[in-house]
Amino acid sequence: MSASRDSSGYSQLLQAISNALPDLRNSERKVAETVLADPSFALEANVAGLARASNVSEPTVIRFCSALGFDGFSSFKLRLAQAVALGLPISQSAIGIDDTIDELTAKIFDHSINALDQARKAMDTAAVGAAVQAILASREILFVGFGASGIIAQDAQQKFALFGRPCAAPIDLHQQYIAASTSSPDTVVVAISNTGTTAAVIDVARRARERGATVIGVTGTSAPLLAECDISLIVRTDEDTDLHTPTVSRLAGLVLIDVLATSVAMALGVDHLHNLSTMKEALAQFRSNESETKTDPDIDRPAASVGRIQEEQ
Amino acid sequence: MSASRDSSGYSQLLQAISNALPDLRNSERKVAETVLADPSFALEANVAGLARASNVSEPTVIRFCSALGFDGFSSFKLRLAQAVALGLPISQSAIGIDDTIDELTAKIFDHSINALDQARKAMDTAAVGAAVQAILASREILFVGFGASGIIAQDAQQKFALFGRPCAAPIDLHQQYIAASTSSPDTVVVAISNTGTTAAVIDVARRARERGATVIGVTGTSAPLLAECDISLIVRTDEDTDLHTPTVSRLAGLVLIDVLATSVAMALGVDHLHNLSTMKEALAQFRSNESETKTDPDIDRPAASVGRIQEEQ
DNA sequence: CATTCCATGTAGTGGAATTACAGGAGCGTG
DNA sequence: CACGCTCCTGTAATTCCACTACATGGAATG
Repeated sequence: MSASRDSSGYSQLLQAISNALPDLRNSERKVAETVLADPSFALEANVAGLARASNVSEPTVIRFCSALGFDGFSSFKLRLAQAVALGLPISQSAIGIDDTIDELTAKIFDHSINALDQARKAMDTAAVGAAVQAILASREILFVGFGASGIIAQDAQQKFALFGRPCAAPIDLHQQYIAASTSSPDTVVVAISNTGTTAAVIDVARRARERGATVIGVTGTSAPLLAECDISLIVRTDEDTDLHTPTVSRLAGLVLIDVLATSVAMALGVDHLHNLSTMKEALAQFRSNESETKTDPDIDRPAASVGRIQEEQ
Repeated sequence: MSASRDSSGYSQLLQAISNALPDLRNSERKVAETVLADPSFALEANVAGLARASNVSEPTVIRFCSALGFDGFSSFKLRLAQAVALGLPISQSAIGIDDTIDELTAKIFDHSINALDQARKAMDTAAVGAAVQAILASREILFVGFGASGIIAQDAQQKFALFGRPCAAPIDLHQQYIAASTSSPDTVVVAISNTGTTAAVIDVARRARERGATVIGVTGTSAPLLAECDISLIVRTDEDTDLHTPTVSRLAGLVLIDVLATSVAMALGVDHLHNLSTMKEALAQFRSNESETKTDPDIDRPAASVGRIQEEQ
């Protein structure tokens, strides 16, 4: 298996090395193990150093790189650098009971970054474009979902409400179904379910479609829900392998919402901007002007204090 | 100014080059501009190639690297590779009206990844540890916040509810205040506000503290809210520079919640695990078993279909 | 037991990064 | 306005490092 399939996220390199272990020659495997044991050491090292650390000769290091599908040591190192920048995915560095807070923090951030890296590589931008068009053509938007996907729905509702068209994300199952039942061909329904198998969401999608609404499905994988949808947005992330793996699909889903919202904002253009900033300025009144506000929140970040518009909408 | 301050996120490299522009010599600046114009070209190139592309001599390229604080060309290229892996932050590649969906998607994902990269570098793990201890010692947890921060509160509530202790995240302002007013020394209140200036959140924090509760403040910068808190968690991300910049602080906040939840789960240990998996299995009943479920959602991902526990809680 | 093939190390080579040095442009000063 | 100094910037030489050709040793197989 070649490790240089660039479509599969920079972070997959270490995983690819692990997978390739059985196919490698004995001494090449020593190199692989040295790299896996301490990727950042391998980054600093040159061929000679990595050879010494692995107790093999220099050509073996080169052969190791070739075996993985790289042109040479340098190109291997570049890819390794990218993998290290993103951090190790959970699959590569499992979370353990005895991890310190530092380790745990690093691992979870790394894993989250990796998930977004994967999602961005796998995103179907044509479908995103279709979704944007559908939203632009709509008169009202309904977001539905439960659990973690419900959080995404709430977030989406907050963002799209700024565009000034009716926009709902009921939490209650019945309300979701009612909203779907009163939808029209002018409605866009965004049905969110990471599994794509949540029965209630499928029901809502089907109901809305019967009413002529355009249904956009957001799932983590190709799933039954998408059969009930006009547009399929698949947000592919690592599987959540065990109970304690943080739920990264949710993050990728939120970024997708950002993409949609930003695209719509761009399409709406400049005149819409004015309304938006007026509204955001109005929100500023909810901020504190108390006496203990002596410590300017931005005192340590001079660049930010000019014309900054906060996001706490 | 040295660009090799490793504490400041891999992605800061291009920003650092931009900042260094005025301090560079004329011909070095040409190199800098070539790199900024097309970072991925610079990645593939060697000294000669980069020199030719910049219309300067090879030593000038080396001097450029030295001027930025690197040992040489190779170490510069490694850092550049890492910056490219993370993608360009918005500050480096602004979103424009004429961006295609592809470009927009790439930019927003890149920007989000960058934000998490920054946040992970800036995270105060000692404070995280203190927060985990406080939560473990508590009998009930209250999450408060509005807008985007309210989304984080909802998400946190979903996660911490799994630990089997009373756990609330009222949306309603009055309910938040009431909950704070009925809190006790056994309560942990997590007050979330990206600006750290939201008056209502500050009020709630103060009220809870008067009642003896332990208050954990989550903000995006050092802010007035933290004065009312026992433990300060600052989730530092890029400022959201303009209206159409996606709100990344929210993502980093969610990852912080993941860190807290995972840490608590680890501390609770194995016996807690059993309850958790029982509960998750019970949730499976909400999934569809319909006839059109012919297309197995996991059909294209064999590894995932074994004993997978879904996250749609 | 012999032979062949494959893995791995040794030694050498080519190329790339780096350094030493010299020419030249710009600027300040007499 | 001219002279000289300083600081760039390119040329040429050097050193280091990745990579290749080849040889040796061991394992597997007949």
